[in-house]
Amino acid sequence: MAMLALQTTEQKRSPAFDDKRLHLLKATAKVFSEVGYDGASMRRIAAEAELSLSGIYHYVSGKEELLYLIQYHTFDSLVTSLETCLEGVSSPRERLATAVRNHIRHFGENMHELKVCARDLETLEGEAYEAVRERRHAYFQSIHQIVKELAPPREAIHHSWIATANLFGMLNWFYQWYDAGRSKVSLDDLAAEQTALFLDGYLATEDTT
Amino acid sequence: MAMLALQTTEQKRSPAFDDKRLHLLKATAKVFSEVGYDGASMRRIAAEAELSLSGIYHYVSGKEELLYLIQYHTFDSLVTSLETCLEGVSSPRERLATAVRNHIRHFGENMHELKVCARDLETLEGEAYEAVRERRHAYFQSIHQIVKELAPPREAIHHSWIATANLFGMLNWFYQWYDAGRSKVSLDDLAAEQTALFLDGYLATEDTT
DNA sequence: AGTACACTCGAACGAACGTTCGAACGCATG
DNA sequence: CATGCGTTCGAACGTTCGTTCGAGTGTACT
Repeated sequence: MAMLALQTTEQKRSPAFDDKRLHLLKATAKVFSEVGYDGASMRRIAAEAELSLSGIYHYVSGKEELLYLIQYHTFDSLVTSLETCLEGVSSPRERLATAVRNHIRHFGENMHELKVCARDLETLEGEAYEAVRERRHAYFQSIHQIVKELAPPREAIHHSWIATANLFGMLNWFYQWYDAGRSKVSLDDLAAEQTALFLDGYLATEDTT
Repeated sequence: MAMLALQTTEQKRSPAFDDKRLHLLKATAKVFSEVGYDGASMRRIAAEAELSLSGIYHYVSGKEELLYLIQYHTFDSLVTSLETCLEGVSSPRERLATAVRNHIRHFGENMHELKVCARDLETLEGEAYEAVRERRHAYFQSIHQIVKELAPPREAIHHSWIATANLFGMLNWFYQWYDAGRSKVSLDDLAAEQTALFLDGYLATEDTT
């Protein structure tokens, strides 16, 4: 409800302040991913961040801003790292493979943040929600553009938008089953499999790598 | 924490009692899907179900049982309807198409329950969690079996389990973007597209329907 | 009429919640 | 030493939470 100071309007702080705030956000993402935004108490976040309850409010304005900062930063760094990864890659297939690899790597290494973005995407309201939504849309459009630049598909799959949405389903759902510590398949191998599955399907018999 | 009376141990009740309880579960699923399990208050559920706050406790033992009943019933009816749909269908491709259609239809018509199952899958604990998990596993294994019975895939996609997990990602993620009222594509058309996408990929050029 | 039972509800309980406040602390700079 | 500021914290605030309790319905059977 309360207005949130967006990142662009924040005052500059000392590097030490930013470091501690980042540490707080990491701890918060862990708690949010474990019990959800509503299920998480500021007291548990404080314990995870090794701060006192009231100490949190020195770094953020409240619980809502914690969620906002995590979500905004996650989508924003996704967009940024995607642009970097795609530089110099021109083959449509390779561009998609690169994008998928970037996505999976990013989330494999920040699983907590992915969970927070997936579970509590609709929790924010007002201008904070819109700010996150803008970054999210920018990322979606980037991936969608890559899909559209692939060779035009057959008639039965005419909606590149739906195909992109399903691609995101594949990529985002893996937080429900992937266990970084226990899984035998590496993140890059998984990304390669998902790329091949999306492009050529499960029944493809010829090798296209 | 508290022990939940599982469905098999429930006493038999009058049909009128079951009807009202079902109405309560529907209302609860709507609220849970809108604001999540933790974000939902019993007072809001009562308002949605047109009951008093304390009236809820005449039909269920508490908030936890509401979540349990919704999740268990959802997965259980998925398993049951899948078995019915598959009767007499022998072609592997057609069996997959049937399963996808059943899944998408079921969730398109019960979007609230899907959201509750996706968002708050890890909320329950103890024997209630295990009971839901058993039904969920049974459903996963049914779909996995259908995938395995497809022609053996090329080497690069050797993990039928991962392919199945990605298929579930496509199928389940659509609650994040599909708007039943506004979307131009019907549920059955969507299911057909998802089946084709999974089997032959986005780049397939020949018609295989 | 009287009893039993299913059902509904208002009022209240203790607990936990997010947030606030003012007093401390450490440590620079005058 | 004294002043100011960034930082941390314990204690408390008011609110909302899930749940309980007992009294109040209406209805069916004796």
